[in-house]
Amino acid sequence: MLEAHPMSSPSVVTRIAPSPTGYMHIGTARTALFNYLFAKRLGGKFLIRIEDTDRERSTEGAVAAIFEGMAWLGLEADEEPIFQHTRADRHREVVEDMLARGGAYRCSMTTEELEAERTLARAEGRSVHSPWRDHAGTLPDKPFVVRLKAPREGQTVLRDLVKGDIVFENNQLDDLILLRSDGAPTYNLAVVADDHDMHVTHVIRGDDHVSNGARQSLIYQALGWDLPVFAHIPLIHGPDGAKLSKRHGAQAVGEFAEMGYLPEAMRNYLARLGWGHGDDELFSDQQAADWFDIKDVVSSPARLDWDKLNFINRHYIREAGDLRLAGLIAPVLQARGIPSDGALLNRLISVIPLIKEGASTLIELANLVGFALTADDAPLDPKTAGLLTAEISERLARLRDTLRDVEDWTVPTLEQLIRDFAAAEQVGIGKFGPALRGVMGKGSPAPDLASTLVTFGREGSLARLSFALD
RNA sequence: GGUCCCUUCGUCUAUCGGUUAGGACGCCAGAUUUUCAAUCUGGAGAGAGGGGUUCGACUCCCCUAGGGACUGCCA
Repeated sequence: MLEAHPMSSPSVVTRIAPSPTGYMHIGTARTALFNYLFAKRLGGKFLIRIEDTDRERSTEGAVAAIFEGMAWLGLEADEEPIFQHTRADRHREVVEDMLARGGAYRCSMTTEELEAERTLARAEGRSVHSPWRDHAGTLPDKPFVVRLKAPREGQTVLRDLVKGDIVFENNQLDDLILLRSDGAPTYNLAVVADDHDMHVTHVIRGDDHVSNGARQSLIYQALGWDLPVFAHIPLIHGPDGAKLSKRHGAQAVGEFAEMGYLPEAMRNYLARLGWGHGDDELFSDQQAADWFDIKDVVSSPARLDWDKLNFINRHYIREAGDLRLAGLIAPVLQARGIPSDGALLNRLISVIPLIKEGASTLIELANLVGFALTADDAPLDPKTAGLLTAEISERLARLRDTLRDVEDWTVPTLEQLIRDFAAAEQVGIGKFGPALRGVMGKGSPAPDLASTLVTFGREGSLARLSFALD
C-alpha cells in the first residue's frame, strides 16, 4: 500500500476512462499510471470508467483486456468500475435539463444536408451551422439529434496544467451532438455527465483530447457545473516518431507482458516517459507516488525506446526473487513442451541466480535457463561435437578423472580445480573450456564452468562427460 | 484546408535569463575473459533555422520549417 502524501487533500478524484475497442494500449496504461500516481500523491481516489457508449464496437473481450491490463500493472481502482452505457438514462436526463435551459436544441438535418453544410463551412473556415438552431416552431415528424447550442462569439479558454492556457475561438467550435437520433448519448456529453457525477476533480488524459477539452468546457457551462482541472499529457510515439502502432513491435499492454517485461519495470519506464524527477531513473512505486506532480510532466511527445525499457527490465529482474521468477518462466517453458512440475521449479530456483544478471526479459531468462533443462543423454550439438578432437577428448577424460575425486562440489572448489587442471595440462582454459561447456549444456549458452558443474551436480556432470566421451 | 499542440545529445530527460548545457539508455574504445552476456573505466554526442527583447538567451516574443492531434450521430 502506498502512503498518502502529508499534504493530502482528500477531495482529489482522478480516473482512467478507456474505451473497450480491442486491447489496452500502452498509452492508456501510462495515462492510468499518471492518474493513479497523482491521486496517491494527494491522498485522493483513482477511479475507472469504461467508455462503452458505442454498443456496436464495445466487446466483452476488450473490457476484460482492460481489467487484465490494469491488474497486471498493479493499478487498482479505489471503487468499482463504472460502465458508461449503464448511465444512458442519466445522460438523457442531463440533456433534457440542457434543453430546458436553452443550452441545447433539436436538429433534424439529414445526412445529405449535413454533408453539404460541412463542405461549405470548411470552405468558409467556420464551424458547421444547423438551421434548426434557432428554429422556433414545432419539429417536423422527422428523426432528430440534440445539439449543444454553443456560443459563436468570444473565446473559450482551456486551463491546462501541462500546456497552460489554450485559447479557442468559439466560432471554430461546432454545435456538437449530445444525443444521437436513436436517443443514445455521445462521448462528449457522457464524459461530462459522468465526470461530474463521479466528482472527478482532475481530468488527466492524452492530448488527443485537447479540443474535446474545449468542447466539454462548453457543456459544463451550459449545465452550470464547475469545471474539473484539465491536464492533457502528450502521447507516446513509436521509435520513429510516428503514432505508436503495430509495426513498432507492440502497443498493447498484454503484448509487453508476453514479451517478458515485469509490471514494476513497465511502471518505472512508463512513469519516466514524459515525466521526470531530476536525474532519478530507477525508483520505487512509493517514490513515484511521493514525487509525482503534473507540473513536472513534459509537454512534448515521447518515443518508446526498447533499449531503455530492456535496461530497466533487467534491473528489476535482478531485484526480483528467484522463486517468483521461476514461477513466471515456468509457463513459458511449459509452452515449449517442458513439463512444469515440482522438479522443474526446484531446478529453476537453483539455476536462476546463476544467470539472471544477463537477462533483459523473462523470455531471455527462460532461454538462459535452457542449458540446465537438457537431459544427460541428450545428443550433442554439431558445434560441440566438432570441438571434441582426439586431443581435447583425452584432456576432458583426464579432467573427468580429477572430478571424480572431488568431494566439496562447490563453485569455489571447482573454480580452483579447473585452474589447477589447466596449469597441470600447461594450457589455457580456452583449450578445453568451450568443449566442456558444450558437453555440459549441449550447446545451449551456459554460465561459467564451475557454476555449470554445480548446476548438474557431480553425478550429472560426470554422466554428461561420459556420454560425450565414451 | 482550418483549429490547436510540440521542437535540448540517436532516445528519455535536467536546466526554469548568467552552467565547461548535467544525468540515464544506447553507441565507441579500453579493462576483464572459459561461450554469450554482465561488470568496471574512459570517450564521442544536443539547444531545428531566422529575426527580435536584454548587459546577457536553450530559457521570453515573432516568423519559418518539421512533427503531432483534432476537424464523426467513434471514443
